[in-house]
Amino acid sequence: MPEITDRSVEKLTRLIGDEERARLKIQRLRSLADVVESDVQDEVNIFKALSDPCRLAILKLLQNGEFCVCEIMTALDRPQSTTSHHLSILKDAGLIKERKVGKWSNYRLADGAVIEIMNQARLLSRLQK
Amino acid sequence: MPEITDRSVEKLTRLIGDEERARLKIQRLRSLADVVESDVQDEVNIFKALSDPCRLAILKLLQNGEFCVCEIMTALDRPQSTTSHHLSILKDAGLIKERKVGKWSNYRLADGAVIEIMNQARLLSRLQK
DNA sequence: CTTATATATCGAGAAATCTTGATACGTAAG
DNA sequence: CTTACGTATCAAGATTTCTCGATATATAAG
Repeated sequence: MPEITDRSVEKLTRLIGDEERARLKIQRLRSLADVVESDVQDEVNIFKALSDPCRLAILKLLQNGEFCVCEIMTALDRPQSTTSHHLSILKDAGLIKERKVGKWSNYRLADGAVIEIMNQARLLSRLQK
Repeated sequence: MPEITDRSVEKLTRLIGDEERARLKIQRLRSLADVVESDVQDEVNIFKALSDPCRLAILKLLQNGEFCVCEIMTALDRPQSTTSHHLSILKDAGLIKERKVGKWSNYRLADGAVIEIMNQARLLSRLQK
C-alpha cells in the first residue's frame, strides 16, 4: 500500500469530501501519468537533441546522405568545435551514427524514424496556424 | 549572387583545390541544410516542450482524456505554480488545448499527432539498446 | 620522428530553463 | 461587497545549455 502523504491529499480531500476516496483518486491519477524514470530519460534526451536549430539543420542535411564534419560545419556556417559538439549530442541521443574513415568522421541518420519524427513536428507546427 | 566570405571558404578551398568549386560546394551544402528561421522555430519549440519529464508525464496523462490543473498537479505531485507553468509551455507549443469551465481550466491533447510523435520517440529510444 | 590535418574535448562566460513561494486575477458563493 | 478557491503570473536562485577559442587526440604523409 503506497504512502501518499503530501500537499495533494489535502487539496483533493476538500474537492471530493471523503479522504479515503481522495486517496484512491490520487493513486489512479498517479498511475495514469506514471513514467518510469530510466525509460523516460532516453525519450527526454531525444527531444532535447531535437530542440536546437543547428541540430535540426544537421538532421535535415543528413537526409541527403552521409557527410563529414567539415562539410557539416560548412553547411551550418559554425565553428568546428560547435559543430562537433552538436554532433556528439545527436549521436548520444541515438539519432545519428558515425563511420570513421581515416581521419574523417562521417555521420548519417540512425534510422528512418528520425525523419518521421521531424515530419510529425512539422505537421504539428502547421496545425497551430 | 550570395556572398560567402567566411571561415568555410578557406577550409574547403584547401580540400578541393579550386576556390570557385569550393564556393559552389558551399552553396549546395548550405541549401541542403537550410531551414528558414521562422519556420524552424515553431518546430524547435515543439521539441523543447517535449524535453521535460514533467511535461511528458502530463501528455501521457492527457492521453486518457481531459483533466483540470488540480488533477494534473496531483498526478505529477508538483506544486500548482510548477504545474501551471508546464501547462502554459505545452499550450504555447500547440501540443494541448485549454477549455475553461467556471473557475476550472481543463486541458486536453491538441491532436493525435502528439501521441504519434511520442510513439516515434519511444521507438527510437528502444532502438539504441 | 616531425609535420599537417580532421576531429574531439576542455573551459569559461553568456543565455535559457526549471522550480517554487509569493502574489495577482477571475469566478462563484454568501 | 466580501470571502473563498482555482488558476496564472511574477521573481529569483539553482541548474542546464549554448558557444567558441584553446588544446588534445588521432591518423596520414614526408
